Amino acid sequence: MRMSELFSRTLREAPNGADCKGYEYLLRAGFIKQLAAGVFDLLPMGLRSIRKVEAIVRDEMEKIGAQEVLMPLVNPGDIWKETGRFYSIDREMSRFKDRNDRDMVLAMTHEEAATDMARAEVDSYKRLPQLFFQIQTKWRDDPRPRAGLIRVREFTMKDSYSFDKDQEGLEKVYKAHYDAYFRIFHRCGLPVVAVGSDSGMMGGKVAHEYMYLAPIGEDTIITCDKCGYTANRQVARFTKKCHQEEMKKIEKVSTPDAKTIDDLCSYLKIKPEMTAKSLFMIGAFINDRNGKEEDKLIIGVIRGDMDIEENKLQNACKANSLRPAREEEIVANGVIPGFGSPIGASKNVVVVVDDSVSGSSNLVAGANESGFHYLNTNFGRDYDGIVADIASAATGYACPECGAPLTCSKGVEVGNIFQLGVRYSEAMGCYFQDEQGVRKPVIMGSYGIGIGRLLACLAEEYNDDNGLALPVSVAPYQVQLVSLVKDEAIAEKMYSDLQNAGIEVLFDDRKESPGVKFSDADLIGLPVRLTLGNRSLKEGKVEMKLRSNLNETNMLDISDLVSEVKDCISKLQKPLS
RNA sequence: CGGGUAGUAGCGCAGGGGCUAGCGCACUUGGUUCGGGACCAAGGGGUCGGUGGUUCAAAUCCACUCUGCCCGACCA
Repeated sequence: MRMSELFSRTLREAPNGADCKGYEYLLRAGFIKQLAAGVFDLLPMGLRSIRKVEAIVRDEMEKIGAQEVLMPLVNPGDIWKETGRFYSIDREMSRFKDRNDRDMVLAMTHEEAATDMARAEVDSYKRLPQLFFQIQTKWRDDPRPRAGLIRVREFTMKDSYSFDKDQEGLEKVYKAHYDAYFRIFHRCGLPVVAVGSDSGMMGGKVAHEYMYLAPIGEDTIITCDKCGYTANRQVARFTKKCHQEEMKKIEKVSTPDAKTIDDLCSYLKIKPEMTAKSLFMIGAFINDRNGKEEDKLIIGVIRGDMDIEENKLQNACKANSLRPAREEEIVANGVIPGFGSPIGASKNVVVVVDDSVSGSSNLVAGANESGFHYLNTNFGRDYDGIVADIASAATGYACPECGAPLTCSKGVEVGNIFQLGVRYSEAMGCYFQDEQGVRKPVIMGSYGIGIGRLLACLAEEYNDDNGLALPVSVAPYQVQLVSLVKDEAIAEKMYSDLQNAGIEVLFDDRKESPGVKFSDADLIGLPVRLTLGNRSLKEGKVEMKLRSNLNETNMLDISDLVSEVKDCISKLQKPLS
């Protein structure tokens, strides 16, 4: 490609709102352009990179036996009603009516469509297992898109769906994805870690996320450096020490103005782990009788030295969604904020108690009376509720596997894999007959990779003060040919020789000053740079540099150019294969 | 959905009741320059986000609204 003919131009200044470097350079180098909040144009350079990522993904998916399909972005609302997600997913899913007043949705994922395809094809164990994938647009009306391509509303995703006759088959295809994903990220050059994760709206039990660890990440990853335990904070476990002793008699004490755990502890001269604190949320629950959604107050009870992980709380009480409770909603259930606890609260509330509280004795808790707390409260004797792990892991807490201190880091989720089980197949009637003629639901898995987000992470990982430096496997072109000489014929010949040898070249043939050309070459950051200038040309040579190390120059004989460049590209490619 | 902030040329910004709306980059033409974002000269490009109002007069003041960005809520 000739830069004189290239559609996009480089920008000298970053457009407003480019808050991280990777995003800024993608904009400035002319890879992408924002059209609306969380909606982006892919310009020619950006699309070339995306196509390379897709090719790697496609190759690895085909290697594990996945067949490519394409399911529509627009789905009939009916299949989403079959699984209930038409109702359980809030405004993040966009809906519209067609001309005949039928409910339609813009698919934010394709479990329903995939299950629909499978139920038509799969009737016998002989037709299983099946695995297919697609690379397709998703629409999720995120309330707050940000950070360029990291968090967008419209995006391309590779998603695959597996169908098995038993758990063993699911685990096999799950493992195949687990490994294939590492190969995909490796070939793209993105360092990732796989962490145990929550299955969220997807349902199912076992799930992993692939995290690119970086400060721009919005997920918190809990890691044990000693034994390698890693998990998303949403599900991360840790070992809790509980203090048990004989139950003492409950006793009400005056604690004026002690509305926080800190106040309470200094007033009573006790440690936070001797208290139980309560968090009040409103959860939306589906009523089993009439299928309608109704709000209930949830009291999450945790020991004073820890915090509640809302995701764990939501899972423990099986609420559809959670939000913080307003003061009047708390009071309406007989609870006094600041002095609140489940003791004496209305029977309508859902009480979820962390196992640190149920396992500890004689904790101080609110008396639901302004200015009073109870001493020596005990779960089971003084109040009841669901017992679960609802505590949020934090730096320094003990690893659940080995006891070493845990650390926190930030990460971006670039891929995920879920063992779905029978959630969708049962709901949508995707059944098969086994060897004994018994009708069973197909066991499913689903597996995603955010293609654009992957590129955004690569841009974040591979840049310096002057621009991008994408790995050769995903860079839009392999070589940037910078011509500084007046004699066009020689540069033209180099350009066509390289192209004829199958090398992808971006040829800067513009009538620009050397400074402009070098700066743009840095910004776009193609892995190999060839500079043709009078200095070297006199000796029949051309300069070759790597974007990753601009300080080192190789002088090549023009006669050896093609073979040298090919050699260099394959050297760069080697660690990525 | 709350809180903040902004919308003036392709991009980055200035102007803040008054006569022809400005600057840098980018763009066009001519010339000089030519290994790290060159220089000179001459040009082109604007419904000042939109609607309504106040006023002799609105980019400027007021109201409403749309859109972007940041923080939070939210997020497979």
